[in-house]
Amino acid sequence: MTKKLPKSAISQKRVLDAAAKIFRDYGYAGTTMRTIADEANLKAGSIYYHYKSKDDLISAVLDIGINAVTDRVTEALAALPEDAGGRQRIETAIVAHLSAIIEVGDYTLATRRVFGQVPEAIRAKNTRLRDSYGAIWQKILADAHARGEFRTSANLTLARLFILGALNWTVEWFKPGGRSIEDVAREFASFVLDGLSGRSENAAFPATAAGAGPKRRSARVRAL
Amino acid sequence: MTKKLPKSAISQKRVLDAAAKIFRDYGYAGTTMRTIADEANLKAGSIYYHYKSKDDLISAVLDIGINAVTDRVTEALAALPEDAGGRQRIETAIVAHLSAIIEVGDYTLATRRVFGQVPEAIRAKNTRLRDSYGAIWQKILADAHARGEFRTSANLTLARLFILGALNWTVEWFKPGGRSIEDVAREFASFVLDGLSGRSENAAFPATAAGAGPKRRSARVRAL
DNA sequence: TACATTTTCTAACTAGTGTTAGGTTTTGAA
DNA sequence: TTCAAAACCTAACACTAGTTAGAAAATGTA
Repeated sequence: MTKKLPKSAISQKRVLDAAAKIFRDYGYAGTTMRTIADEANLKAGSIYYHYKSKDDLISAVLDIGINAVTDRVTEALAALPEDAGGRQRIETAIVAHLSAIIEVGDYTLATRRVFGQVPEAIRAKNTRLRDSYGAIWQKILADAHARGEFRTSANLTLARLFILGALNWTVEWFKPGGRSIEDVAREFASFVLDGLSGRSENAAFPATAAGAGPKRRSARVRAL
Repeated sequence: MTKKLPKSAISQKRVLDAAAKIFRDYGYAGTTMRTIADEANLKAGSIYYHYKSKDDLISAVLDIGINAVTDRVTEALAALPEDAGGRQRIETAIVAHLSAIIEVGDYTLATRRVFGQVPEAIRAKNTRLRDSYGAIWQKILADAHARGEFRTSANLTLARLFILGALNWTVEWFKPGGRSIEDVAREFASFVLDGLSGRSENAAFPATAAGAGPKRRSARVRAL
């Protein structure tokens, strides 16, 4: 206990939290240094003691958001047993991702609202972080696919975009107090893996698809 | 052809298109009447002949976006045979939804970027439209579920949020010229219905990459 | 042509923006 | 208590925002 933080760090965090909240509500240009200062119980000029510009502030907010998610997911995956299957890894990643973005919801939402409006240089820097995170997912999916856990025709890049898009949308409607985030996460995982019609309530291994590969495509095509 | 539009309508649309594009790039507060005017080859003051305020403009942009999607999906569903199954309805809705949001991409993206920053009254009005659209999806899902096409444990509200979240994210990464929107839509439908591990090998796109050529759109993807 | 209507422009006003320089208070170690 | 460093504040500067009133141009009809 009694972790001794330097005073400046506390103030910085106060400013940062305020900034995330205000950016989330008013967007990049709509956010005023004076409004942030107000939220942090400061005067506008004082912010410049901690951050040297508005761009500096938004940059910090953006990075915190994606880093929180990356760290959480990385840790959760690392805690998994060596021989964990793709299904388990995906479910774990989904739970971790959702927990993280809900927990730092102000930062996540601020990012969503502000990303397209921020100066190019700042966006570029942050995009590198986001791409690294994307790579983590790509690897999970690729590994599972390599093990034959997915149907062979699955497009992994699309799958990743689909999954992350759906997950990130969650901050828009999730309200604490109701259904727990773990519940939501597990239901999501179920969608991702088995779809709506998927019968496997529990089936860990759909050895059906990949292995035996029935070539009767044309018959199926009409069904759509 | 030669539909005779009143001149004012043409000008209005020019202003509207310009507004959508600028709002999309700079957000609500970041967008200047002068910038919009510039894009529409006008002077700032002239906009006020067509719209009585900036709020009036953004409100119009927001409504157009959601209405385009609602109309397109409604038509596509209506064109289906009476006895179409849930699977077909969902796929149809996905294709229509994706086509629409890509086509009016400026409006859709403007909405995404601006929605949280717009005055409460405007947001409320637009939210009503969005809820109506959500109800369409809820009905599709409920009907399919009632017919026993989904696994019994599926949570339909979550499913809807999941699906629409993933679909709406598409505008962020989809770039015309590569994989066709219909391809993407069908792959999405496949995810939604069968999941990643789902056995149904259909995936149904004629000739995987929209032609033999591995055009390999280097999907400039963003992670989050 | 003439002339009323529609459309656009000009020029300005008020209010609020990010940022800064320099002063004031608070803090904590000696 | 002393006093320098850290943290904060005040007041202002240069600039840009949405909006408006009135003049000017474009348009269409008689």
